[in-house]
This record gives sequence, C-alpha cells and structure tokens, in this order.
Amino acid sequence: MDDQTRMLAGLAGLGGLSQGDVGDPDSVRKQLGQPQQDIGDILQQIMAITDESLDEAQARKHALNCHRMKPALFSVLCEIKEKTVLSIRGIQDEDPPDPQIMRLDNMLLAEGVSGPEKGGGSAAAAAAAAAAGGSPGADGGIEHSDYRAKLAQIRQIYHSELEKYEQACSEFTNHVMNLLREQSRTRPISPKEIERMVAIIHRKFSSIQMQLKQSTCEAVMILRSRFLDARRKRRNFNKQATEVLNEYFYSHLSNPYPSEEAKEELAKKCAITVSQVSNWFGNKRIRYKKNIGKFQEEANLYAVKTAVDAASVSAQASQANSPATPNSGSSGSYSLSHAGDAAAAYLGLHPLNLNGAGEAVLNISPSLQPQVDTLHRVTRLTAGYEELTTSALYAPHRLDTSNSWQDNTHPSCVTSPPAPPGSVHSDTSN
DNA sequence: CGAGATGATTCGGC
DNA sequence: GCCGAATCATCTCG
Repeated sequence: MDDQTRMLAGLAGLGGLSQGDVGDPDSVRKQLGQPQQDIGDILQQIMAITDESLDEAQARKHALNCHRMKPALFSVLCEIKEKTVLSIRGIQDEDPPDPQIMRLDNMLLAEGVSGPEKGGGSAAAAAAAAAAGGSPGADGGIEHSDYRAKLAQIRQIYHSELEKYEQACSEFTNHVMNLLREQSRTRPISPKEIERMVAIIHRKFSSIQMQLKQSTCEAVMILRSRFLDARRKRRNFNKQATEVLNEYFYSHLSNPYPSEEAKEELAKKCAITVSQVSNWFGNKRIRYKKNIGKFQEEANLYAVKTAVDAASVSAQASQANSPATPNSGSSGSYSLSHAGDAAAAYLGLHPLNLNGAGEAVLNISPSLQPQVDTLHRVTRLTAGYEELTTSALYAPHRLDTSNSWQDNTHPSCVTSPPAPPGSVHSDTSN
C-alpha cells in the first residue's frame, strides 16, 4: 500500500522521469487502487527526492531494486508507459518533409553542389558561362575554370561539413540509445520510445543541416553573382569579332539593322551571342550617330576593305566571264550586299567636311591612301565601278536631317540629303 | 592613374 | 519586342 506508492515515486524520481513520463497519477492511482488523497503525498515525495543527498538516493535506489514488489510494479509502469508513448507517437509520427530543406536540396542539386560529382558541377558551370554570354575565348576559359574551381571548393567544404554532421549525429544517437538501453533496465523504456527519441535527435540535427545547406546556397549565390554579373565580367570582343561586326556595320551603313538571321550569322562568326550582336549594333549606331566625325577614319578603312574584297570578287568573276555569285566573296557569306554596298560605302563614306561655302571636301587619311589606290586600280579594271570612283563623296548620309536611320528602312528608295549633283547613292549601286 | 573606349543594362517610346 | 538614349562598370592605353 504505502510501500507501493513510495516505490512508484521512488522509481519515477530516480529514473528522472517527469509526470508525463509515468502517466497521469490519477490513472496510476486507479490501477494501483490508491485513494486520491495519496497523490499529494506522492508528489511530495517526488519533490523531496531532489533534496536528498546522493548517498541517500543511492541507498533508496538500492532498496527499491531489492524490493520484493519491484517486478510487479515495473511491469505496470511499462504498461502505462507503452500507452502513453503510443499516443504520443500517433500524434508526432507523420510530419511531412521540411519544404525548406527540400528547396535547399533542389537548389544544391541544381547548382551541382550535391549530387553526382562531375555532371552536376560542370553542367552548372557551363550553364553559368552560357548565361554570362561571355566570349568563349581564352579569357572565357579561364573564367569558366575559375568558376568551376570555386564551386568545387564550396562543394568540398559542404561535403566535409555534411560528413562531420552525419558523424556527430550518429555518434550522439548511438550514445543516447545506449544510455536509454542502459536505463531501460531500471525504468520502463520501450524500443518504440527509443525510436522516438532518435527521431527527435534527428530533427534537432536536421536544423543544423539546414543551416549548413542554407549557407552553402548563399555561398553559391554569391559566387554566381560574382561570375555572372555581366558588367563585372565585361570583356572586349576579340579583334576578329570587332572586325566582322564593323565590316557588316559599314557595309550596311544605309540600314545597319541586321535581321535575325544576319545577327545569328554574325554571332556565329564572332563566337558571341545574338544579344551581344544586338547590343553591339545598338551601341554602334548610337555612337556613330553621336559622333560621325570620329568614326570617319574607321568607316573609310572598312569601306575600302570591303570594297577591295568586293572588287576582287568582281574581277575574278569577270575574268571567269561569269557573274559573281553571292557567296563567293572572301569577306563572308553576306557578300552579295557587300559587293554593291561595300563599293557604295567607299563612295559614300569618304569623309565629307562641308567647308564654309558648303562644298564637300574629300578627306582621306594618309594611312588609307595605299588601300584607296589599290581600290582605284582594282575598280578601274572592273566594269561598272569606274564611273563611281570619280564621284566619290562622303555622305554620313544614311542619316536623314533628323539624324535618324528611321526613314531609311528601304535604302534603295532613299537619297542622301546632302548628296550634291553627280553623286551616286550607294544603295543604287547594287 | 586617369581618360577614353566598350560591352551591358535600364528605361521610356513606339 | 525592338530601338534610342542614358548610364554603369570594366577594360585598355598612354
């Protein structure tokens, strides 16, 4: 009777169990057939245990373990515990996977930090490089490998931390499990309860894991922004690319708006993206328009260049006594327009300086003279251009009076405002 | 190191 | 969605 109550209190106290662990005292009372007034007594004793010295507690523990009623009480407690634990399990078991962890996992997988070693990482790096739209030249390669190296570094840190975490988690779990198994000899701990405890530990550790994943994601984001911020990693196009673009620009000065196909072709030729081609033309148009004078020399250079190309093609064609085919030019597959437009550009792009009297002044840079001479020789040899070479006049023309190309979307129908009598519009030479 | 060049971005207009 | 214009950020060169 009284012994049993004390023993119950003693067992509970010595095992470090709370009221929740031993179940409702009321139900205990019912099962043990104790009157209600004893509950206060029990609680009193439970509270008193904490005040006992270690020796006293040990002595009490020993007394309890040796008590003849211990096995019976132990089984009763186990029964109560089982019911309690089951009810708790029923509530807590089905917690869904944390969406935050899932998001982080997906992101790490996409970034190539988690998942298979090679594929993910290089795929992400490739995607990054593609997104950056940088020129895939030597510099691009360096950047690419740099990005990959840094990503690999993050990946390595992540995995080593994850390993540490897993190790710590399993060590702690083992420790707790051993402890509980040990304690299950003196207090009622079912395997299910151990499982539950393990789950609790894992939940606690997974919050640490989430922090690790979160900081890894942040590191990857910072890395990406550093490498992918286009302004940050701006690289000048290589010389050949700029030349190709300039060639197209000046040979289509009447309408420097490449079609989608032309952009694609230029992009391919220059090993840049279509949007970079668009950017380039956008910048070029605006800068050319803003300061035509500054671009005169460049315009002459490309005009001469393309004209020479076109003329040599034409010469070859006439030598072969057959018409020139559109794509036979050395200057590229858009050379059909070159042939006419380029020679026309030569005519049209000589620096025009209007003197005080409004007369056009031909102004050829000395550095261009040899090329111009060559052009003259070649063009004299070829039919159709001789007349043109005598009427060379620069007209930054394609721009109308409002300094716009807008009205020149049909170049062949447009005449250049400043063109004096005798001048030939470039586009008509086609 | 500073000025100019250059590629990219942003924003408003159409 | 493309364009012009303004602007930013970086590169290049003297």
